[in-house]
Amino acid sequence: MTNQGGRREGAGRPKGSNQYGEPTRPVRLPVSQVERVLRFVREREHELPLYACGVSAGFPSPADDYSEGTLDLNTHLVRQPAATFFARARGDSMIGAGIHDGDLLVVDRSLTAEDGKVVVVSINGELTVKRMRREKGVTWLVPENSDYPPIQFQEQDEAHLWGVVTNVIHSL
Amino acid sequence: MTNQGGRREGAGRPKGSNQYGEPTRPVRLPVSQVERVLRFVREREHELPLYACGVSAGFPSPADDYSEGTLDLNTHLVRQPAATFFARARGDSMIGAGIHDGDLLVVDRSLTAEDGKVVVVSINGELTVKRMRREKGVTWLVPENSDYPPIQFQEQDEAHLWGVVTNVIHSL
DNA sequence: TTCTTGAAATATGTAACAGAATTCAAAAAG
DNA sequence: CTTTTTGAATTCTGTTACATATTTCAAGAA
Repeated sequence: MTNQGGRREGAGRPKGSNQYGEPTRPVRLPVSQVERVLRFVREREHELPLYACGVSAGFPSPADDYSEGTLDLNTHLVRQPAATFFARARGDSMIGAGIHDGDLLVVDRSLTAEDGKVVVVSINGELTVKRMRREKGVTWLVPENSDYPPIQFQEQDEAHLWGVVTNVIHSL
Repeated sequence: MTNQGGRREGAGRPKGSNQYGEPTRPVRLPVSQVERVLRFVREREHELPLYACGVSAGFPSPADDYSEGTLDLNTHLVRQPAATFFARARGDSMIGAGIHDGDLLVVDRSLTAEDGKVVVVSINGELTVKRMRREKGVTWLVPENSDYPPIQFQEQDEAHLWGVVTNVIHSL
């Protein structure tokens, strides 16, 4: 009866047919994080669909394919985690650059502050946001609001460059 | 000589003194993700410091305490992962709401589109962004740019509400 | 031809283990 | 008496090992 045994090519569950399509190994994690990590790795909960506006691409549906693929905010906005921080903007001195009161700024300290970049500087212990202009060897911090005057910038004890603003996050 | 044996209260490594301060357990993960996940749970690489601009709070330093704590972009911007998607804005019809050409929009489908909310709608297979106005039982989609006219909105085959814009992400 | 069944092979969650790390107190040294 | 060294106790930690589940192929039954 039992003539079904013996070594047979291709029998059994295929190698590499696990849910990840690659080898796995056990890693010890804190119990409170296990569920979150598994969602992170298995369902890629943080990668959300990205659509394009103003482009006629059939009738898009979140359940269907994503016209522009998926996006992870942290990966997309934070290129250098160790050198990145956030700053909460105050006032309307940079309204011309699209920075409103209360906006969240993504600041990268590893970028070089070239002419024309929007930078975060500390002056007298306060963080402030301005556009940097280099002109004839002089560095200016220029607000994008005609109500405010440009100020000259010299790296010293009371004035220090913190980083370059890469993104502005505005809540509606 | 060896009179140091036997059960002794308090001897040995203290219970709960592991790096997480809570019990751990082994979890099987794909090898390519192990390193990333360990950085995620151990160093909380995704939680970055948040500072306040325009507030004199001493001399802030990324190495010191963070005046405003830390922030995780995904957690902060995406409240309902299953109901959230991103949309790439095109054109300048919503410039008045701070939405520029190329901006990334965070859209929540679980929010109700009340009067005054900025919404994403599909019209003739195209996704578009407008401010919703309800007036005497009529729903209008109003651009925030006087060069464009408001259009009347009726939920039907060719016009469908996709969600409410919660955040605008602008690159500099 | 189609359905059922048995064995094979891998996936998967977790117990278990070996070595490292840490703590207390006895014993030794100064 | 004070300080340093040493040994055992206890837990942490990364990984191995294993029991069970799952999936596949093909023989046998219908």
